[in-house]
Amino acid sequence: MPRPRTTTVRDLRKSNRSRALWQVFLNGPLTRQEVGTLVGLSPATVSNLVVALEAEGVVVEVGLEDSNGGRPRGLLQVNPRYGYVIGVDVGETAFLVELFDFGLHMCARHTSVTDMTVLDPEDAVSHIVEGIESVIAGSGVDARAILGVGVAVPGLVEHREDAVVHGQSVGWHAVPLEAMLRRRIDLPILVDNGAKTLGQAEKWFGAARGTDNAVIVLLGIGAGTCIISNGEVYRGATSSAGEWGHTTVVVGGRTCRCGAEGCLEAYVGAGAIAARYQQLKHRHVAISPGELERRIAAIIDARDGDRAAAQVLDETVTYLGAGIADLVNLFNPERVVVGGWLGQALSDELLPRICEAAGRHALHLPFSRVQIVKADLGKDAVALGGATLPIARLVTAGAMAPEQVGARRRGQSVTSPG
Amino acid sequence: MPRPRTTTVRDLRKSNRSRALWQVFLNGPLTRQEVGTLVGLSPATVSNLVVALEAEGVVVEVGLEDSNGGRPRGLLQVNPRYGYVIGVDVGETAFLVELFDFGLHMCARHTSVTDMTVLDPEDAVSHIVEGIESVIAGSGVDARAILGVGVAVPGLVEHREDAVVHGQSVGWHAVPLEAMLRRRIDLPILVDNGAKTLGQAEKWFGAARGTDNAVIVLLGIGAGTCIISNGEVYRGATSSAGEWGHTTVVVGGRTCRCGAEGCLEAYVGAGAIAARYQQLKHRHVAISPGELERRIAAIIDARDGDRAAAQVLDETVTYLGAGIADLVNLFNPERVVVGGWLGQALSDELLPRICEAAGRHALHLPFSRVQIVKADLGKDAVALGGATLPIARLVTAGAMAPEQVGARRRGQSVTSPG
DNA sequence: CGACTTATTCCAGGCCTTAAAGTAGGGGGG
DNA sequence: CCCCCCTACTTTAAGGCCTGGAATAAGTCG
Repeated sequence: MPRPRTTTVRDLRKSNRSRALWQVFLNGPLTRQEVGTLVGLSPATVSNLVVALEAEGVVVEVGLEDSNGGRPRGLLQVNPRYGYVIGVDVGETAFLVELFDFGLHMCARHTSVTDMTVLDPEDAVSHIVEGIESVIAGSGVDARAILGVGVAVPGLVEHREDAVVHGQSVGWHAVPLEAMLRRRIDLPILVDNGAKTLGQAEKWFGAARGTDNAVIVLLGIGAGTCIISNGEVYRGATSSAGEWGHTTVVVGGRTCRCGAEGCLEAYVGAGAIAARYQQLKHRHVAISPGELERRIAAIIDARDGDRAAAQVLDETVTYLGAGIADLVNLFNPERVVVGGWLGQALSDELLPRICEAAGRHALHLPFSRVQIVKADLGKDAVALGGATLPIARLVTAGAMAPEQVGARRRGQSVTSPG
Repeated sequence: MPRPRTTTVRDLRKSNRSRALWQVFLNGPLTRQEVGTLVGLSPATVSNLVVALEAEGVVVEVGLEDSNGGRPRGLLQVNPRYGYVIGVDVGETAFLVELFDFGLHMCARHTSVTDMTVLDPEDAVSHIVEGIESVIAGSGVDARAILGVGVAVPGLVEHREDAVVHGQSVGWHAVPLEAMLRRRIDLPILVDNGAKTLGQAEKWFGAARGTDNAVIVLLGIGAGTCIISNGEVYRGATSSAGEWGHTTVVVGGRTCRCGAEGCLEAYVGAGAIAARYQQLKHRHVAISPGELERRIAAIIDARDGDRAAAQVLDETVTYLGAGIADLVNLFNPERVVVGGWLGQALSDELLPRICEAAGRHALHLPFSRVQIVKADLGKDAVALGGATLPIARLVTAGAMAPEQVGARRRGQSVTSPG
């Protein structure tokens, strides 16, 4: 994943170390030989690097491969107890905070529901801080062993000095979330858009694994995407690439909550689907964001007997197909992953029809090369993705030990299942 | 531009050499110090690399910077006589073949018009070969000094073993153009989509210069784009990324020549504009592709007095704005460059209105960060872009001399304007 | 012409990866 | 139970690369 800026011979080592660590991290127990093949290094160098990584407690040898006559190969894995990370999902209806070990197994979680229409940034910060303190306490992890916090938010995130959030749907305008959190938490903080963290989670552990060019769609109240290009999350100039929900699918069409006309979100967002259903039923009851999930499920369930439900879903499938086709034409991905609670609910029942609709709108060649699949990871994927942020930074840096940090980790024993 | 796969200490040198050469190539005369700063190398190393590059005739010192007391800095430039490249533009109405020196100054050109609706691949190959032979003869360049040929085609290009072209608009299905050309020409051949070559030309020398994230739009009979992401052309999984023309802007809208409904091309392509104008005028005369340019120019000229012309252009502006807004939302570029003969003609007169329409459809934040500008380079940009293909390959490889090649170039003298 | 200033080159030093040679750690046969 | 075989891992010597500082080159200015 890194883009090495190697100029000196020491950067070379850093780069090789980082690449080796990426392989071990992402591709699970691996022999030294496999690492060598994957990274393009001689056995001697791999050995050399591994010695250092083991000494620092970043990597551990877990068991041996079966041998057929010779010395068995040792299996290397990331040391789950090297440190811990926290992932935060600031959703439109709830806060989810989870604590993971370095192998990204969850150790503790904390949820707080806020069926919000507009949320005060200070309140949000309090929720987050409370959640973080709760998971640290709940897991019993030494706070000094926490490597960082990754916060996923709905809305655009600009990465300048500190991350600034523009979250139209929650009424945030240029909220300096990172700075606000930094004032209250003494941990490295990283903030990113929720679709991007979801995408990174699906890329590392889910349905987008192994692809170098993928688009992960996050469909819920809004519609965002994470574009994986050449194996990395594509951000664009100011980190707001992938704003699919406000792509125009009908020039002069329905007015979207963003103010523009004909946005995809105004046709396939959860609010739009529910509203359209009510319209067909001539009903007009206010629906809070928290209720939407149940309502949509009811519509999907009712589709065989309820003409309005069937029609709404037909329309949804068509617009969603067109939207996905646009992604296929523009990005030419190997795979499109449909995620988010709405995305997963729709694909459970309607994926073949969505694919067909996409095929009607996409060019034959790129469409013939793409797989459209449902997301693998569940609802927690956004928080898991948040947790990947500090990890990605660390692994890219090769988990270099800044002495004093190394000291605190040395000597931690590790159970080896072999 | 390269993505270094450095593992050994020799790869390091290759990588540094390539990066230094890229800087000298793209950023014109540069002092050794500037190269050092740009690439992140010490003066000693730059000097060392430059000695090698000069000895091989890749780089030359052209003049000195003014000094104010000390030894003047030498100015380094790529040696234009290091070799020559040929760019071919297979357009929908003509073939254009141009020969350039290593500094990409044009030395000779050859045009052949073919107002084609469907073109036989073998005929196309003959046109190309004829053009290549003509420019070589016309320029008097030794054929052995030609480094390669880059061919730009309308349509999707898959890069497998050899490039295969899927050019719907010219009736090509999986035409193995690269292999066909290789059989008749003994030169390195590279084939790519015309929008991508145009984009690379604009990125190197035109309106997209200096940006790391840009979208270059090629608007003519069809509508393609070149997406520059992190400074490089983005290709996607099978190299067909950027197919903007068949993005859906009106679900259930006009039928496009690709068979789908509501494609952008069916609203803003030259054929669509002309047809719509005729429809408003209740005229129905067949228009050949070659006539389109004149017709469109007439419509643009007539817009003040002719209500139908005004209406057609209004519609075009709106749809084009929506299409550009989609690009802005999805790619978050620093700059959108509008090129192609139609794109340039429209932006000459209507760019402010196009921007405004894009602003109505795009999200505020990414729109506030983007510049929408007209292309800088003229009609030959596609062929120029073709010529950049072999150069890009060479420069990325650091122009390493495979002995026998080096031998033939050594000793060529070079005029130094200093 | 000489002093001064700044660019470029030379050189010793410190790292890095590799190939080759040695060492470690199991299996299997007598 | 010991010894040989096989394969994985480590050690070591060699060859390369970049850097900082010293030395040299090439102008300007008085």
